[in-house]
Amino acid sequence: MPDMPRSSQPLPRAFFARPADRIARDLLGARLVVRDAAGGVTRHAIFETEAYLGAHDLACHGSKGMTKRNAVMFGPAGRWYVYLCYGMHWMLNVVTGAEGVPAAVLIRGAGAFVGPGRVTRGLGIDKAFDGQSAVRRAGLWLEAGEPISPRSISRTPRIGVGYAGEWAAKPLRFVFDPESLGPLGQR
DNA sequence: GCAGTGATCATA
DNA sequence: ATGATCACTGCC
Repeated sequence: MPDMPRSSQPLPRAFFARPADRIARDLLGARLVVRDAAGGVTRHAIFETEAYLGAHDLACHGSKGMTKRNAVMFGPAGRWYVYLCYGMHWMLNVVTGAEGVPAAVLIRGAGAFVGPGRVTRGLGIDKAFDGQSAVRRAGLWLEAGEPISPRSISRTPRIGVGYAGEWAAKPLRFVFDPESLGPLGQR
């Protein structure tokens, strides 16, 4: 990975051109930055993520091949992949890895927002962000945060992917425990 | 514990 | 055209 940029700069595209599990871990403590309609900017520390590794990962949307919904995942790293789940909840992901490989990291918790649907509802994120760049200071981007201790990171299986066979059990959910949310960081 | 919710996708 | 599915949430 290249040197971390100044924290007021977006994380660069090279940050995202790496394996999704590594990025999911590295995004803990990073900031999700939102610019609202009036031009005001707010920053939200990321504390929960999940990695979706590619076509071989049966929990990953990309494992079923490219569709209209998931096409962004197959594109270059550093773009947002946003989709609707259960008819009401927008899920916010950032595309990772090499172009052509459908991998991404789901942002499940940031700032005051616990849970992926609450992050998007709280920040007003919807389909309009799907396919947009996550590495420019436009409407929504990511910045480095304070370094965090590896000891404050827990890993668990991903939530809600029980259909994915052996992939359901892999520890690809990452939780930052500031102190004592519990060893597994259960929500 | 489970209903709500509606776009998306496979099947036809 | 139709039916199943779904990386969730909120209230019972």
